[in-house]
Amino acid sequence: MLYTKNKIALVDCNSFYVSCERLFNPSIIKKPVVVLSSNDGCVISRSTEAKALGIKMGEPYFKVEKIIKTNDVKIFSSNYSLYGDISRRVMKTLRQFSPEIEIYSIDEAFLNLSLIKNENLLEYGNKIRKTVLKWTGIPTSIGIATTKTLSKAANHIAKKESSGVIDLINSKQTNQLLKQIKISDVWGIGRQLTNFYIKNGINTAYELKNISNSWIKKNTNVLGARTAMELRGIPCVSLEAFEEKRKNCCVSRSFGRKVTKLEELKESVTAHCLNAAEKIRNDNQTAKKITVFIRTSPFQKYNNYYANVKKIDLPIRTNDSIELIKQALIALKQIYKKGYRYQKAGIILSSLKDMNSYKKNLFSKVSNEEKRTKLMKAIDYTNFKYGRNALSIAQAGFRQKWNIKKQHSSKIDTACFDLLPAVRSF
DNA sequence: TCTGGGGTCCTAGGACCC
DNA sequence: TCTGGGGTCCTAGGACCC
Repeated sequence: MLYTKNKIALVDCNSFYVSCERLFNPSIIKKPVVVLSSNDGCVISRSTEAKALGIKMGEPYFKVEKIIKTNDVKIFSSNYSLYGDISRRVMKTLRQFSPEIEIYSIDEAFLNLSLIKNENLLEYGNKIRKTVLKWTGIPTSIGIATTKTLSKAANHIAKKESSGVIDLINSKQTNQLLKQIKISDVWGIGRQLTNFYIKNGINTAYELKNISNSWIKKNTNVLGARTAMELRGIPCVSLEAFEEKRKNCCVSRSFGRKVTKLEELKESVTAHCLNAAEKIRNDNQTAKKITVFIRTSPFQKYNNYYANVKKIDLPIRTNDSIELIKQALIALKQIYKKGYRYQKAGIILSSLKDMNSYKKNLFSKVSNEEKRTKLMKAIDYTNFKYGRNALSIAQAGFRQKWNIKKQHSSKIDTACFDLLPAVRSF
């Protein structure tokens, strides 16, 4: 058969954050490199060389510190504005290759390749890789198949074998490849399902593919059944080319050191509210609910663990920073308990809706509503122009002693002219 | 000593209605 | 004493994703 209806490519950037750092720092090419999460807590991106040293994804830094030091592994604190910027360039490049693309995460996208002839798919995949590398400097891997789950699986193999592109549509070895994929590596199968499947003797993607659907439905849920169907080549998860607005907005951070005082928790919750409110204003949304949560470290077994959340239904739908902060601080006061060493605080704005569907509340308690809206616009504009937090409010704290650790930043900011690396001619 | 952050979807169970 | 049955909507918590 020459023509297949459903052809999906998953393009995934290789070691994305590491690759971004390498763009501006050629000296770390072909060297072991890792990027650390916020607070320099965990390893969240590894170069091939770092993987080969046995450094695992998500592992806390202090556990791999020894390997890192003895092998001279280069480390970077994460720089999300840089990664976001490079990501946009990659996605823009990918758009040239398909009328329909779903940006699935910061470093991957599904492309609809249904218009490409079967016999040309592999070549097309290679062309995509070459172009992205040439235009953005980012290496990618591509999996092509008839369903999203299969394209994920193909991508997994492509990455492992560093062959670049795996096309399952023309392959006669699909089953052979699925046998190589551990059940835990199948898209949609996490820790719980992995345990369950292994207990029942299902260890690979191939074995899951061949289990009866009724058994899966009975013992898991619709999602479990969907995954198995997709492995059989029956599309159950469609390509979502239209980007929906977010339904919740969460901002949270671990502290750079443990925090005990209510005053400091207030500062961080205030700062998180400012960030979250700016985000939803940017999307033209308003919130109807706000949740505040605080917790001590779940890893310190000998200290009392305490975690609590408080959700408040706002009197009126809003995206006004000051109103949101007011409510958040009320919630915080209710859950704060003295005598604990807090590790993290955060807020969630939920029941988000578009501004357009916003109706004025007759009993609105926010006075000077229009003035406030103008104030928020002025703050957003100033922060956009002069850098984040150019304007803040006093409650967010000026010193922010609790703020995060970031000791290994590359300090590259593609959005800030002064921080761009200089090219000199001699 | 030191363990990220931001999302989505599904499901069971409660509240409520007639 | 004995107290239905069926429907909707909402929410908290779990599982999963990157």
